[in-house]
Amino acid sequence: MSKKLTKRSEDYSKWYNELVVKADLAENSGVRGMMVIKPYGYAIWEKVQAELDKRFKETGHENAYFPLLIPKSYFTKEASHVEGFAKECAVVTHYRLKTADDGSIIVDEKAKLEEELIIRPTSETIIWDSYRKWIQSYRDLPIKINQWANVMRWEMRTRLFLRTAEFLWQEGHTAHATKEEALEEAQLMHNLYADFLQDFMAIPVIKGEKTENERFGGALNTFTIEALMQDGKALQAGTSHFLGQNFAKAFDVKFTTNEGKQNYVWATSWGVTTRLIGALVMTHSDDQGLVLPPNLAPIQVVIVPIYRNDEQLDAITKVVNKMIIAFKEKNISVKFDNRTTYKPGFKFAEYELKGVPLRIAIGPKDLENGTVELARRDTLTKEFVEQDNLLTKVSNLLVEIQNNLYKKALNFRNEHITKVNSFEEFKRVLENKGGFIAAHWDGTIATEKEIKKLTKATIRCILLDTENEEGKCVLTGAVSKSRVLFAKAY
RNA sequence: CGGGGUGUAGCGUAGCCCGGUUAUCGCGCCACGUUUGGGACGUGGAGGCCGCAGGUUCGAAUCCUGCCACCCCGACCA
Repeated sequence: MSKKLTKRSEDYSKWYNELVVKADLAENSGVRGMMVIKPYGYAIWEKVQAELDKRFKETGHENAYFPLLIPKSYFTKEASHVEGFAKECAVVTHYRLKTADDGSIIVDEKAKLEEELIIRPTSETIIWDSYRKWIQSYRDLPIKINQWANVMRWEMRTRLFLRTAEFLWQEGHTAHATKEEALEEAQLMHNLYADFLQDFMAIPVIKGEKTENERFGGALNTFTIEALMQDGKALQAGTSHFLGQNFAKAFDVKFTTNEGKQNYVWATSWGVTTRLIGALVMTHSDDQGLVLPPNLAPIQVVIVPIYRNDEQLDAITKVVNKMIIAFKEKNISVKFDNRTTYKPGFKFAEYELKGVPLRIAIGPKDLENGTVELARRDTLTKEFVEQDNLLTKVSNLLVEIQNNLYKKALNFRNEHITKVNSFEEFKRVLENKGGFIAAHWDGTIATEKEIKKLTKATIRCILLDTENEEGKCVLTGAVSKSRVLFAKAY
């Protein structure tokens, strides 16, 4: 298979798809928009999982697991929640197959379920059904549970990682005695996500609140983190919802306060998905392929030997084995690619495609000089380094690359936030430059929808730390107290 | 779910309009040899229910019908 990629500037969409497939992250399964995540891609997801899980536990959360199938009736209990998901649910109607007369396998019509089961598009309903049984007293609160799971949403158009019919995620569901505590939790997780993306994945995000129109079904408030991709489109990378008492009321989850009164509990839910891998790819990668921040790279350093014969390889291997021990002591993940079946040039290109942050090449000349050639994936630069200094150099570079990738992405993002004051300007910037557009909005759903219809741009978020600035709505000219961020989004 | 398009070897494709020998080419794959500091070269070889099912015909990759999958544009969405 040719490993050459379509250029990013030529066809962004094609570049992205080829990159995901050729870097060995994932592929289309050929089954209704469902994705196969390959070992290399899954290893990155595992890094994401491990670090998030650690941070969840540090903030007092526990993991649990709830069923994949949810009785249909559970969905009808919270009206706006149903509305949000009804159109994209997979439904289980039968529980048995049989062999037909012609030998083919068919659904046994006799095995029709009395009540259909929904494959979870999200687990609020089934979890709240459990919470009703678990919560009686204020002493049972708070409950702060997270679930790692797969969910299914029957999307009409799918894209690898960004929108697949089945995806992996974590969903946190918490129950609290007071409104203040629940709001605090929603904001805590919002910040946790933002910090995680920025300091672990090197993806800068904008923190904000969703407008009523873009809110999660059943939520009173949705906090979002928005990232900017290299083609100027925004990507919602994580959300944290303040659910108020909606689900408690729908599922009748009450508790007795220390004053003996019956109250409904206050709730939050929050989640991030395998979409983060898509965000990672589209934030950092280039025409040579994937660029992985060292924190997420399954292989942080690859060592490629260069040799003409077995004696040379043996001599190189001796030196390399010592390096590997030293790297492993420092918890640096390293791979020695001593395959004899591929040439060095091929290997160089392959590890660039796969985004390995650092590459060491070592050959006969290096053995003579006591050096290695060290190449950085992020800058595509090479230098010769003394073997004696290698470990320090590599340790430092891994940190530097992590920081450099974040800075680069942050600069790009900041250069793509544009203030506009008229609708003409709005359209022009959206068309020619893309990115986030900070504009005044009159606060109505009608205007929001009209702008979307005219430009395809949506309000990504209302900034949390926005300065008050009087202005006029770009579309209607009505009074506006502050700007909001618009963008075309994935 | 509406509009448009595509499906030929692991991948990318020619052939289809206008039916007719053994289905084209490149990459990849296998063997051997020469190579090895940026995707090597030569020689030889293997690999196809031409997406699936049905129909028209003496004869179908090619024409017709249905289904499935994928891509693009809308609507929906993490």
